[in-house]
Amino acid sequence: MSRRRVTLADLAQAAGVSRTTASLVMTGRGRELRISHDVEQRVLRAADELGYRPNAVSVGLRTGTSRTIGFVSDTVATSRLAGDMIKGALEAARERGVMLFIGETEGDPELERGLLHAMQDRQVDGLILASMYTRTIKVPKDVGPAVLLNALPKTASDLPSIVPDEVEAGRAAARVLLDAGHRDGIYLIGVGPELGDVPPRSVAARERLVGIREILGEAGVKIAGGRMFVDWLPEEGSAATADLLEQHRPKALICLNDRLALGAYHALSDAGLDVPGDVSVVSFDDHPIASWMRPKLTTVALPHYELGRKAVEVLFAQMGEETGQGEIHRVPMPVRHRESVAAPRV
Amino acid sequence: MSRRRVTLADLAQAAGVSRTTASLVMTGRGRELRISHDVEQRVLRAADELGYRPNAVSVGLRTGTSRTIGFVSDTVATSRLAGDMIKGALEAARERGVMLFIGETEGDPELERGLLHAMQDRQVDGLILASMYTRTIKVPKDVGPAVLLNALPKTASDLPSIVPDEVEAGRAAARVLLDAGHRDGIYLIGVGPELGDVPPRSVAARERLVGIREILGEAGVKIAGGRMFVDWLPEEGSAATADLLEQHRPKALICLNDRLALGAYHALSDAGLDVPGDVSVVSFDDHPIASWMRPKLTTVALPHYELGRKAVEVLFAQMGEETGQGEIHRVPMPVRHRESVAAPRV
DNA sequence: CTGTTAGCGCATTCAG
DNA sequence: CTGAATGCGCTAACAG
Repeated sequence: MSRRRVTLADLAQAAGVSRTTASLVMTGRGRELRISHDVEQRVLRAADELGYRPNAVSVGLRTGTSRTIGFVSDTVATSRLAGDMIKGALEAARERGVMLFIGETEGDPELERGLLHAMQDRQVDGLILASMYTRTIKVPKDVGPAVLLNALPKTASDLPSIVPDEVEAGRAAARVLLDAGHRDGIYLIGVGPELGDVPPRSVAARERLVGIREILGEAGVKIAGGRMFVDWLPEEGSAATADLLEQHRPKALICLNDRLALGAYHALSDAGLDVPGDVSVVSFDDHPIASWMRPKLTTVALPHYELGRKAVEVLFAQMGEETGQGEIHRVPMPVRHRESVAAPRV
Repeated sequence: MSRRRVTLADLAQAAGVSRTTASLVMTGRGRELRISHDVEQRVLRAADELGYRPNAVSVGLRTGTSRTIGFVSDTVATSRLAGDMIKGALEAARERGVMLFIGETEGDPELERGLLHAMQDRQVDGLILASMYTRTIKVPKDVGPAVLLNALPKTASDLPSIVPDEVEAGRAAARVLLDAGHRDGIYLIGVGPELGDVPPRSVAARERLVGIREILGEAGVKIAGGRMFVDWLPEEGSAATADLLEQHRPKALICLNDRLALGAYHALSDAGLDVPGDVSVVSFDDHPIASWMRPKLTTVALPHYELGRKAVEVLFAQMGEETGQGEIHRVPMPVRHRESVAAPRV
């Protein structure tokens, strides 16, 4: 039933002017070219009545721009992580009148190539190359304007990166414990106490540990121990904690993420230990479960939404300039103070 | 550095043929028009060497099609729900060589209009109108080909709907309890025992209850009671269960979703009751936490991924036909048998 | 079997 | 201040 789209020609005819004039008015350049106010109003009114909207495809062909950017990630669905990043990107894009293409590569380079091509063929103005968890990636060549989201370039690249500020997060977590009065009996769940004891390829693990060690070290506090696990799943948190409990009496646990913390809660509970009465727990990520756990988990939040926003902001800023600097933008990770940390028992 | 895109004209010139010939070969219609095998090979080789790829924007302008569909939902990020729907839609789209625009309305009709326009202006071939949780929505008029995902039309519409099969899910949950031998002491958490006691506007609540009552009724089993809550949050699950426990000794709980079940676990634990020894628990959604809880929660899964897939399948099927029938496609909700259900104590 | 011609809808010199 | 003409890259009649 919907009648054919109204074109610029229709509009011009309805307003009794040439297509050029109509175009000038609609693109807002009527003013500077001193088109008569009378004519301008006539065109505007006709446009309103006919419901004229420029055909974006045509404009795209003509101008080479599409007011569209592509968001390609290795995985979108697992955990709500990507959801919030996309949401942030989406809102920032909307503020700029830009649409978002979305795609996922599943880590398959072949798929990635196809996806990038499909987007480039559609003349996207820019690309966001996102990763599910922070890591280094091989950046494809000949992508036009682009930013790396939650990822660092494996080899030198002039593409900017947007990543969570993990080492500052590590510092923050350590400070939470220090501020509560903890000085000993602090154990790590997910990584070993030494810098070498981290899951391979996880920049989050490495950087968080750096931050933790820095602050604790400065305060003259020694990390009592740690248990390294690779996948950071709840079961691993349980296992790590249970294992720890066989030999030690920890007063505080720094879990490298919330899933580990969930597991730790279980093991602690099984051992008849109270959180935070007997053992304080601080963690990372602020996964939704963090506020569902009992007691509610104090954790340093991954700023997914902000990361997404920042990505499009940087992308647009960069498109203005001639050449990117390969800057790394670190987005702060706020600590969510909840109920799992208390002063150590005396 | 990346040199200008190679156009059809470039390709034609390189191959020493006219643009038409090049076009015919590239669109694969060289065969039927009996273009000489020799010329065909020449064009193909040149295309390969030059890395020619048709400009999708131009094709779009010419053909009116864009091999792109739009996915607009009221909210994308909250919970990973939408993430999996998008993932399903994405993969089904990719199989068809189609890209996905994404947008969210946040429930704002103004925003929704703008979004739909932006997509239509880009000549999307079809639209998926998605809702975060199953509900009835007012369908905008003059959307072209479209399907409703996780939503039902408020007023009659010829748009097809894709929804989870909630009443069958209700039946399945009831059967899980029946099969385990439960015949009494079955309570509902999230809705009251009567059909009227459901949160307004939640089709999931209403339909799940219908299914539960049907199966239990057929078996001659009476629902012992229930507690209605609107938001189905963990705290509400705790409150409902604690409240219940003051007067009754339930043997089984049907929680209307996993968050409620999480809360119920807490209240049960506080009361010193064992799951599933003292009380069996069955739930809905299969939220990620369901398999992290202890004991692991038996629950009827929301098939997000399948919903997303189905949406694009139906959309494409529908685009073939002349007119939609407003059919409702119900996607099965599989039950995940885990550890929270056992035979009742004798 | 292949090349010529004509738009798709729009923005943009260039003349009036 | 406004209109006629041109081309973005491609497909599709229509001749040769």
